[in-house]
Amino acid sequence: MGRSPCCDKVGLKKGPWTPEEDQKLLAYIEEHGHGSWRALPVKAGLQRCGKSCRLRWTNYLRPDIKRGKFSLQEEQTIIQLHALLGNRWSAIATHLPKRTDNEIKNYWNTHLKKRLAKMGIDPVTHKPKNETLLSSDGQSKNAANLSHMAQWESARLEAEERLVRQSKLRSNPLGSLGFTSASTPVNKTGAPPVPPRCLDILKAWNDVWKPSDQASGSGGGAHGGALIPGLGGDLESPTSTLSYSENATAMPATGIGESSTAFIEFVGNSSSCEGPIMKEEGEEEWKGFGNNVSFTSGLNDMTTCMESAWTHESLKAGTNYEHEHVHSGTFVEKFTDLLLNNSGDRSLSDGSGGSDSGGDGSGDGGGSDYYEDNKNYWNSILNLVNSSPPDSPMF
DNA sequence: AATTCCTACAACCGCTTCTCG
DNA sequence: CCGAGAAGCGGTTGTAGGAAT
Repeated sequence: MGRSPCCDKVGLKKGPWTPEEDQKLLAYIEEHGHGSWRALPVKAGLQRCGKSCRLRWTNYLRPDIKRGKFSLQEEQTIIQLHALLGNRWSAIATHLPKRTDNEIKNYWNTHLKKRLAKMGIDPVTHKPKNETLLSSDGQSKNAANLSHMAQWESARLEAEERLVRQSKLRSNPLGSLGFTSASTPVNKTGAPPVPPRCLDILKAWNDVWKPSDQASGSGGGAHGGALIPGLGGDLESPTSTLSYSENATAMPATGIGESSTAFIEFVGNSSSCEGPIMKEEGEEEWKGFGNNVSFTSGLNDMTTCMESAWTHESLKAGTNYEHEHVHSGTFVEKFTDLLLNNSGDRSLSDGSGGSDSGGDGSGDGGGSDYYEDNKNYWNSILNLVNSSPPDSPMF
C-alpha cells in the first residue's frame, strides 16, 4: 500500500528488546495506559516504532500472559480449534486464556504441526496424509475446501442452535429450561435477547446454501437452510451474500457429507488403550496418541450429530450456559474432559470404526460405535463452540 | 574445544480491517 | 461516503541457545 512502514524511520531500533526497554514500556503503560501506540514510543522514551511496542506489549509484557509450556488441554484445544478454524490464530487464542495468538501460532508451527505430520496427519486438512494424497480419485481434491466447509457448517450450526435457544426463550421468557446465556441475554425487562454477533456471518453462510437446501427440504438434515427441529419451520438460518459458489455447486443438495469423508481423523489401530489417552505432554504421548486414538468424522456424521445435539447436548450445554460464559476458562476444562472421556472411550470402542488408517472405508463402515463416536466428538466440538464467549471472533 | 546444525520463539513485515473526522 | 490513520492479523524471518559432530 501507499504507506511506508512505521519502522522505516531512521534511528528507530529493531530486533530483540532489552530489559531496559521492557521496563520503560511497562512503566509507561502501567502509569498512562498505552493510548495511541504511535505516540507511545516518544512519550515513553523508546527508540522503537509504535507497532513494535504494541507487539512487545501484547505478546510478552502484558501481565495477564501465561508463559511456559502448553498443557495437554491447551494442545488439544489448539488442535481441535485449528481443525475448525484453520489458521485463525486470534480466534483460537480467545479460547486459550492468557495465551497470545503469536504464541499459539509459534507453538503450532514448531510443535503441533510436526507432531501431526509425524502421525501421518496432514496438519492443514487434519486428514490422514495417505488420504490427502489420493488426488486421482478426486476425493481429496477438495480436502481443504471440505475442511473449510466443515468449519462454516459448524459455525452455522452453532448459530442455529443459538437461534433455537433464543426462540425457546422468546416463547418461554421465564426460561423453562432454566438457563440464560451471555449471547442470548434475558434482561430484567423481559425484552428479547440481543442477537449474537455471529449471526451476520452465519447469515452469509446460509444464504449460499439456502436454495439447494430448500429444495431438499427438511430431509437435508441440519445443514444449510434446514428447518430447526421443534421450531415449526419459522426459524430458518439467516441468509447471506457470501460467494461460495464453487463449493456450493460442488456439493450436492443432499449434503456435504455425501461427497466427503472424514476431515478430522486421528487414526490408529490399538484396542488396548485404557483410561486417558495421554498422560502428559510430550512426544511419547503423542506417539501413543497416534496409535491409540481414532477421531473419525464425516460431515454427514457431523450433521447428524449436530441434529442429535439439538435434542441432547444443546440442552445440556444450555443448562450451564450462563455459568460457562461467566467463567470463560471453564470451557477448556469442560472440553478437555469431553475430549479425554470421548477419546478414551473411542480408543476402547473404536477397534472397528477407526482401525484403518485409510479412514474412508473403515470410517464409513464403523457401525454404531463409530457413529456414536462421531456424535460424541462433534458434540464436544459443539459444546466447545457453545461455551465460547459471545463476543468471540470465532464466528 | 570448535564448528555446524537444529529448534524454538521473539519480532518484523505487509496486508486487511476498523475507526473516526 | 470517503480517505487517512490506527490497530489487528497471519506469514515469515532472524537469532539465541542447545545438541550433535
